[in-house]
Formats: sequence, structure tokens, C-alpha cells
Amino acid sequence: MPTTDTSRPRGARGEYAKSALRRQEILDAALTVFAASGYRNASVREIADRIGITQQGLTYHFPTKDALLAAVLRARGERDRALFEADAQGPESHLRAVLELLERNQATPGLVELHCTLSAEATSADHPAHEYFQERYAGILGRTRQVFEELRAQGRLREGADPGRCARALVALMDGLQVQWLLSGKQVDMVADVRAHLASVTTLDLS
Amino acid sequence: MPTTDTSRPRGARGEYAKSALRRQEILDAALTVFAASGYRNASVREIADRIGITQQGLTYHFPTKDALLAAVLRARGERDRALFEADAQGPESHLRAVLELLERNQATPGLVELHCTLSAEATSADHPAHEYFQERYAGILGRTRQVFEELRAQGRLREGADPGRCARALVALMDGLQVQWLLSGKQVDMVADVRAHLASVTTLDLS
DNA sequence: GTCTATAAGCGGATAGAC
DNA sequence: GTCTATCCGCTTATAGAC
Repeated sequence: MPTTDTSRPRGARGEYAKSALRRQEILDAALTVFAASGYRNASVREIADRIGITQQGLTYHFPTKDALLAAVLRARGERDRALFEADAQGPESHLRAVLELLERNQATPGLVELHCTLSAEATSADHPAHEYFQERYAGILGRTRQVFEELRAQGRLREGADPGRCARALVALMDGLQVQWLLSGKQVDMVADVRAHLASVTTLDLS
Repeated sequence: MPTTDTSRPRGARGEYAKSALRRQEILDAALTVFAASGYRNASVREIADRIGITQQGLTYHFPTKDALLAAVLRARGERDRALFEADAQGPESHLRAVLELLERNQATPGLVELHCTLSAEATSADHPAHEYFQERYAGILGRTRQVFEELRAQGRLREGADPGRCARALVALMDGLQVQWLLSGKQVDMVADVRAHLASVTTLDLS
């Protein structure tokens, strides 16, 4: 569902003035609220209140709650994709980008909470973002696996390490640390822990 | 909140006949529903329907929804504690118990979903189980850290590995793999992945 | 673009009958 | 023990005024 284009307002000549700003305001507020409460527990009204319009006013920009979620996820996806496409020059720079992403996440708790809450929620087959997360994880795991395969080809993977396993472990470690980070009041240094893990699996120096 | 005793029915002479059975039925149903939908999205009605009574009938046994959640979490805690207290004879047997727990989890998706959904949900400070999960994680991380410290004292921890980091990584890996396991339609062998991870951090043979 | 009004439904909790 | 009846609040979504 989050793949559909869900925008509503369209200027007569294709240009939209205040609408684009409003939409961005809404997306920011939605991110915050979805992150704090999850999708199902969040209410459109709460999001609308946050920017000073009514629930029905918001409906003009995003006709349904699902459409709003889809837009939020699409925005996040684009942001993250930009980071990784920029440094696609090899396995080492990819892993550096991962650490960079983690660093950035540590500065934006809202995004981490969003991912944490939604990915767990979307585990249910009937969740509106279920397919989205299935595909997202399959994609990430596939690309990460390839990174470790390239590393192995370069002889930079430690003896006995399996690329597929390494990929799953890296992704799992990041997800799991986020829960600890959130529950501990941000007392965990996720970047340092992941860096240490990568050092135990590869011969790279990712300082 | 989940620490409070929340039982309601009490026989005149301290004995409860059908009540105990009913309560167990309710707890089983609640586990299933909380696991599938999370706490906030789950409805007491749905749980009651599942065993053929009304929401108001259920209320007799557990006066509030919170009380029901508390009872579900308490039951899970007791189950798990029993497993670990049985083999408290040292760090190696503790890690074996961890793998055993994982194996058992792989056979009961409901429990995994419950943990996954609730721990993410309880990340919010206003969640009824927030403190419960904070304390639970602090406890588990502390005990796991001690296991790795004992291992280091025995010279069975690999060079440069830090006990605290190892503890966080092990717990995170398990949590993160559970998400992948659920999203992938149970295609991931969590036990094998965790075993491989432990092999890369310790010199133990945990086959 | 945003509002008011309102439909139609589900949420948990309580009172009291049986 | 379990039910019926009922309250009240909150939810999403639609229709139509401005």
C-alpha cells in the first residue's frame, strides 16, 4: 500500500504553493506521532492538532490514514536511499555509510522510534505496512549480503564467516540495539557497538 | 504495574475450582491476541470472544485490561525464569540455556510475536508495561554481562571482546533476528545464527 | 484550504439481573 | 460466573458551507 501515490491536491497548472508546505508540516507531525504511538494507536486528530488544523482539514491533503502512513514511509525511504547511493563505491564505503546512518539515527530519536514501533507492528500479516516491511527487509538483507560477499572475495572477511549470516546479524544487531537504546534512555552507544561487531567479523578498520 | 497481584476471584475457603481453568483460558487467549495486535490495539472483547464469553464476563476475572496484561507478562516471566535457574552452573551452561530458549521460541511464534510487539510498544514512556520492560532488559543485560565476565576470567573470551558489549550484542541479535524471523515467514534459523555469533566471540563449542 | 456538522462504529468500564 | 443493558469517549470518514 505504501507504494501507491497518494497525493491529493494538484494545482491547475501543476504548481502547488502553500500545499507543499502544509504537506511537509503534516508529514513531520505524522512522523512524530506515529513514532511515539505506533500506527494503529496514533490518531489523525492528534497529528492535525499538532499543526493547528482539524482532522478534517488534514483529510484534504491525505484522504485516509493509510495514505498518510504511506507518504511518511516513502519520505524516509528516499532519505535513506540517497545516503547509500552516494557511496556505492564498494563494500567498505557501504559499511561506513551504515555507521553514518546509525550516527544520524542517534541524533533523531523520532525516526528510530518510528522504525522500531512500525517494524514490530507490521509483523502482523494484516498490517497496512506489512508488505512494505517484508520487501524492505528482503532488499536490505540482499544488498548487505552482497557487501559481505564482495568483502570475502577481497579476503577481508574473517575465516569461517558466512555472508548471509553476517548480513542478518548486522541488520539484527542494529534493530536490537535500537530497542535497548530507547529503553535505556539513550545510554547505549550504538555506533561503537556495531563498529566493534564489524571488527570481529571483518579485517576492516572502520574508525 | 505488572508487578501487582491482580487476581480477582477468591473462593471462600481459598480454593478455586473452575475459576483457575477459566483464568488460564483467558491468559492463553490474551497472549495470542496481544501477540498479534500489540497491547493497545488489542481489544478485551476480541479476547473474550475467542473463548466464548462476553467482555463483561472476562471482566469478572481480570477487572481491567492492564491487569490482564500484567498477568500475561508475569506468566511468561515465570516460565523463562524456571529455565535459567535450572542451569545456573556456570557461563557455558547459561549460554546453552539461551540457545535452548531460542529453540523453544522457534516452536512458539505466539510468544515471539508477543515479545517483539510489546517491547517495541513499551518503548513509549506512557505505556503500561514501560517500566516492566526497562527493568527486564536491565536485569537480562546485567546477568548476561556477568556471564561474559566469567568467560573472560576463564580465558574463553576472544581477544579484545568486551563483556558489556558482548551482552548487548547477544541480546540485540536475538531481538533483531526475531523480527526477521517473523517477517520472513519463519525462514531464518535463529539458533544457528546465534550459535555462529557466539563462536565468533568465545572459544566455546556450543554444538 | 479549512471549517462545522454528523454519521457510524468500537473502545473500556460499570450496575445490576439471574 | 456470566449475562444484558448502558454510558461515555474516541475513532475514521463523508457532506457540504465558507
